Amino acid sequence: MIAEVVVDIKNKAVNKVFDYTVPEELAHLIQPGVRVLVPFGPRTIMGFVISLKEQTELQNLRPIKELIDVVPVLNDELRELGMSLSEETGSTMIQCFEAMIPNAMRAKYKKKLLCLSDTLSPNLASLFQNSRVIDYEQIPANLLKEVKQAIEHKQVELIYEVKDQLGKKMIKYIALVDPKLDLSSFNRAAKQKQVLEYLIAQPNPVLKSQLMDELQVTHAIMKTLVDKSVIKEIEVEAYRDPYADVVHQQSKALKLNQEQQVAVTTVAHACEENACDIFLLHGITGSGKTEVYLQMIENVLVKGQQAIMLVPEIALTPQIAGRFKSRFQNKVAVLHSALSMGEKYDEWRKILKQEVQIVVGARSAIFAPFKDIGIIIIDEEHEATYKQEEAPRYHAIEVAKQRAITHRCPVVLGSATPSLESFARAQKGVYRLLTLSKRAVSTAKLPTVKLIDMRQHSTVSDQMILSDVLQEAIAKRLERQEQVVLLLNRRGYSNFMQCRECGEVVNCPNCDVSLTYHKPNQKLKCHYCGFESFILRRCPSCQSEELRFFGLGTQKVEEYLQDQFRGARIMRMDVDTTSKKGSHQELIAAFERKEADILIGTQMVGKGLDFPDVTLVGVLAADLMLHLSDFKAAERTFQLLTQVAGRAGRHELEGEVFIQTYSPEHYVMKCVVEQNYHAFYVEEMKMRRRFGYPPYYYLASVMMSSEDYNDLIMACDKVNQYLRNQLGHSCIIVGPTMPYVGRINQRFRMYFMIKYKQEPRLRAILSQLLMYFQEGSVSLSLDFFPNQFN
DNA sequence: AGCACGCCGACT
DNA sequence: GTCGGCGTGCTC
Repeated sequence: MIAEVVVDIKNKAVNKVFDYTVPEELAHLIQPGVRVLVPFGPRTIMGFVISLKEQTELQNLRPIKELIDVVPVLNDELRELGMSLSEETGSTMIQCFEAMIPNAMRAKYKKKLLCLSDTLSPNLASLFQNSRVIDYEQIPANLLKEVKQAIEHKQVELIYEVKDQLGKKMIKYIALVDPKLDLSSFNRAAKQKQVLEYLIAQPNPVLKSQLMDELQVTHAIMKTLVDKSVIKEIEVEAYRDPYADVVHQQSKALKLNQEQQVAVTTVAHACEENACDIFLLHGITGSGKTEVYLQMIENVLVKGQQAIMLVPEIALTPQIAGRFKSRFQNKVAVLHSALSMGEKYDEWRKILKQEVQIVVGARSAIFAPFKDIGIIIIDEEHEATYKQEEAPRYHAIEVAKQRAITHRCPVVLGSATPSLESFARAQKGVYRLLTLSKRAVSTAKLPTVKLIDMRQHSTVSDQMILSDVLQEAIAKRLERQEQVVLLLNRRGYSNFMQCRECGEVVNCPNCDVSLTYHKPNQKLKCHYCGFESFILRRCPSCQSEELRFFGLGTQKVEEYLQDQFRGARIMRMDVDTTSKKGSHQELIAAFERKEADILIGTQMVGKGLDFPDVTLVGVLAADLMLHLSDFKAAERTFQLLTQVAGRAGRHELEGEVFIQTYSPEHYVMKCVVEQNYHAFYVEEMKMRRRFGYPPYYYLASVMMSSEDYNDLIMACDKVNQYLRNQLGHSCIIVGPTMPYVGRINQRFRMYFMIKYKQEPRLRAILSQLLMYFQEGSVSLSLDFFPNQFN
């Protein structure tokens, strides 16, 4: 038997299927979809078996070394999906397969040196000391020559170790070897006797940790008893359950209003008919979309099918995941970035074994290995996090559509502010539109939104942080003991260092961006390459000591507010305060318990949170991302402002929203005030048509980078000619253009943007480019769903 | 990717 | 004459 294997090397040159013979002892165990260890050149690496066959034209096949899995980790559907994803995104097959499995299962490789002979030269002998194996990296450079000779003389051997990053978690139980144990020989060992007496009293195996805890015994005692073969350890595979100690009160289906009911029954019909329809659920903020999702899923579960529910990110996962757990209890697996690698792995295994019926998770949960999906729901479908910005550059919505076709089930895209592409498709009838126009809490009204023209209003101090209007409004809430949410648009708000004498800004040595000040560790950091440096005392260009911080971070705003509102309790939600695991959830819970009056934060505060006592939302500088040269800038601003405005007055108390802006006459601002998605849609569509952007054109981008600027420019020239020769005349080719950050990690960057309506040969033409740039200093990457050009 | 192989210049 | 630099090509 012969296995076709995709090897674990992320390189275009080996992006193909390799044949291996299956040794007899593995023949009955091997199946497509399992991971194996195979010899590859001089190394041993991991690979995925994608199919089995009897014949091959190749000679001299090498045998598979080892099986990693007994149960396939990729079923037939996912293997096929991975192959088509590879073609569609221009990524390697292995990258696509890796995107489908938890990080914990990615192989790690280690090179080691094994000692074969007892008569080594003194230099080498000193390396090994008393072990037979050492890490290859430990070998000092001056001995490498000698090692190489020793390898040739078979005195030592290079071995390539492959490891899973993480194993299954095992829990240890303790039991007596012989339940009718005679204790008389333990009279002189009081502690040991105590343990044995405890075990005799218990008919079943006892948790080791619990026993040790209760009897206050140490590992030494347990080990002696194990060594004496009086007791035995039983290891049981266990899940790391992040929600183990959280009790989820069982919740029942809420009564739906008429629009909600229509949405649920329409989708239920589609499920019934196995129609792979795509629904756009356009529901205003607070219209009870989550309850609608819950009931749609309930309908699918009744049929014995499974459901995938995507949510944008950690931001709303604690609250949303909580609601799903409450309704469906242990039928839910949760997959989001705040979980540890082990926890994600365990949640994923529950899905693989079909022990759960629902997965709630971020982007990658779209690959959940369910066998019978009844519905796929994508909440906040406009969010950019559904697009992966590294290879494979896939869009979760597109993957969802593909899976929906194989499973013959509907997809539901939900949002208060759908992406223009989605809404346009709904208008054309490609998607089926469902609308929720009323707030779920029937007495709740949409908040009133007011713009504050920062050019006319005086600010409280010269720092231009708070206008007097917003200042007053906050004071009023503090008096009434209601809560306030303040949004600080992060972009353009980072703290950078600038010289007051010569104007020089402290930049990253590897990238074309300024370094950002991080207060917690008193360092300057680059967001692109991770470079860190201590705070400079002198200007690197003119040596002046007049280096000062500029910009306005959340910390600075917090300090400022604290100063303005003495005694107010202020909470800050940003990367610094939420990076620790679980801290995000804690912050939200604390604010919900009213442990703070004001919550200030970046984008995260805009997403899906629901606090009954928030009656004021303030946006400190709304226009910062409005004027970025990005075709989605207006759309994103509208979405963010509408979403954050939706945080106010979701329940009995009426809400008010103040938006501080320098461009109140912009159509985005007007539409936010009126809370009129439709008006925004119409205006923005005009712009998209005029400038030739989606949904009128599809986009693809070709990003090129090189350490050598000249190579890059020459390559750009070639690519430019090639594209213009190959692509049809209806295509618009823009570029080469320098991206917003022209250099990252010592590499210069340039990109082309291709706007097209119909270009069947596009993928073939562009993958030709990929082949051409396989080698050489210039690297090239494709993106078929580009939405950022930084 | 990572390794061997081979070609060339520099130094014992 | 040998060592080590890096460009090239291959891995079932």
